[in-house]
Amino acid sequence: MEYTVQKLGKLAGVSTRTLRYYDEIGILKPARINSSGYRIYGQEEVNKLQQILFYRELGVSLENIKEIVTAPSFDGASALKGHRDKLLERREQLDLLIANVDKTIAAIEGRITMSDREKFEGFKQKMIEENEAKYGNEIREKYGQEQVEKSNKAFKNMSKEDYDKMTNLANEILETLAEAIKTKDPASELAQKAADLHKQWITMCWGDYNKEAHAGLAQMYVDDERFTAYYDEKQPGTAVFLRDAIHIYTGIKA
Amino acid sequence: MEYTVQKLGKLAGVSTRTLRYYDEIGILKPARINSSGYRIYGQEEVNKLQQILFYRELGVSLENIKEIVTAPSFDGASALKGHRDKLLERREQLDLLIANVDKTIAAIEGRITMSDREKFEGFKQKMIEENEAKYGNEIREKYGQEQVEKSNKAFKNMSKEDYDKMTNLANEILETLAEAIKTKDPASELAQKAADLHKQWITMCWGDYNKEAHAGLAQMYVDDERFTAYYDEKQPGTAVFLRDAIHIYTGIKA
DNA sequence: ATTGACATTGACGTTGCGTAAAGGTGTATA
DNA sequence: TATACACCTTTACGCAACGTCAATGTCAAT
Repeated sequence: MEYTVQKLGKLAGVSTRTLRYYDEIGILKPARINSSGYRIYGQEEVNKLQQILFYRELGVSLENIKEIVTAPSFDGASALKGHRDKLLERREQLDLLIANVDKTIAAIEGRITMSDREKFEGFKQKMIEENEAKYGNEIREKYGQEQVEKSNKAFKNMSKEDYDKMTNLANEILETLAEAIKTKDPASELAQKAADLHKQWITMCWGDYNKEAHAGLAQMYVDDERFTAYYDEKQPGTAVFLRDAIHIYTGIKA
Repeated sequence: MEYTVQKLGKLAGVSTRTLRYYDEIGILKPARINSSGYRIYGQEEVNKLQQILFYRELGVSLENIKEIVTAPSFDGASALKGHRDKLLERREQLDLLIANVDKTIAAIEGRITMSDREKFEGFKQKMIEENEAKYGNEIREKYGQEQVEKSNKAFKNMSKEDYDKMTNLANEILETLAEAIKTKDPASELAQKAADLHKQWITMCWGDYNKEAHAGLAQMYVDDERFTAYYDEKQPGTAVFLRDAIHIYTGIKA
């Protein structure tokens, strides 16, 4: 089957302007130009457009789409499997947002209370995802770590100094903890220093600070195995130790 | 809790530029300006920003968001319930897209075949939804039918004539069918005329035509109760009659 | 031969911000 | 007390991904 701009446009649900634009920027060239200068698209172009729309749907910029689909190594089939994963991720994120709406409604009706931070839960996840779309896998492989760090910095809306400070802080926490745990006393000076460093870290992450959230997060480090794994990597029991230290530091048991 | 631009930005996952822009266009004004000219946001603004981000997430333009959230009749609680519904719709649409990817993968692996039209299934639904976001309920109530027609026209990327023609065609099909069914013969001249009109209608909808799809759609009119209801509204049995006529017209039984 | 829906190439407009530039503010530290 | 340094401000230009004319050519049907 052969298509003119309008036919392909109707088929795919895009405007003729879009198709001409895609031709202009070299992301989807027609199979041939007929004697009157009309753009004629064929089977291959239909499939390519489908791929392009998948990437677009995922928030990838046309510039990056171009790099991806015109690359000689481009493999349509494996790209589709990537799309699948991303779409599933997106559905999870959607569920998070829906849960957020439900919570907000419940909060308005007075059934529960909701912190300001909770009010924006689903949105931030979305940003991470969009960032991934921008500087995701394909790009990561090409330009390496630098781009990714830049994007992380951009995402967090931080200055370079802030970003470095946070990275250092995270390391310092781990080091201090490694020393502190030898005392076996979560009330010890070193343990309390670790808790204080952790407070600073949280403040940078969230932009604000309150003891309840801090104590709650500390408990989560124990309850959620992903966090437990992070802190316990070098020395099992570190997550529990940190939680105890923070509970003493804040004077709150979650 | 009071917030400066950066604190609120971090909390909500938006840039300071975005907050200043929202102030500039009058969609989110700070609670007050302090003695040094700093923007200070309070509790009310936090909640309003959350609402704004919900609408933005759903693809509503900032101009429309402004109309919505600044309207004196704006009811945050019921708006949230609206968000919930839209998000659920969006999840269904996502599932459609995911199904589409799965189908495409299966098609590449040769397990099934896939028509060009099927390749873009999920995307078009998305466009309808985006259009709803643009010219949706709130606007519909304000500007009435005109805007909605305009948007429908825009969505379908049709000329005004095309749009009118389609509407007329749809009516003509129903009228012809109403007459034809009296003959009780799906092979009758009138019934075949109805099938031919229906072919024209399909061609306008899809931009192309093939008999298999036509016959398949006819069968769907019988299988899917939403379509059956549409055709059977005036006279039960019309959907079945149309299907039979089309199967004769195309020479195919789905 | 004319109509009317198709196509073409410019070229300027729009949305929702990003990104300097140039400067004032507030507080911790040397 | 000075000096850093992260915070805030306004002004202003830049950008992606098209939308939207305008001016013109093409093609099939009446």
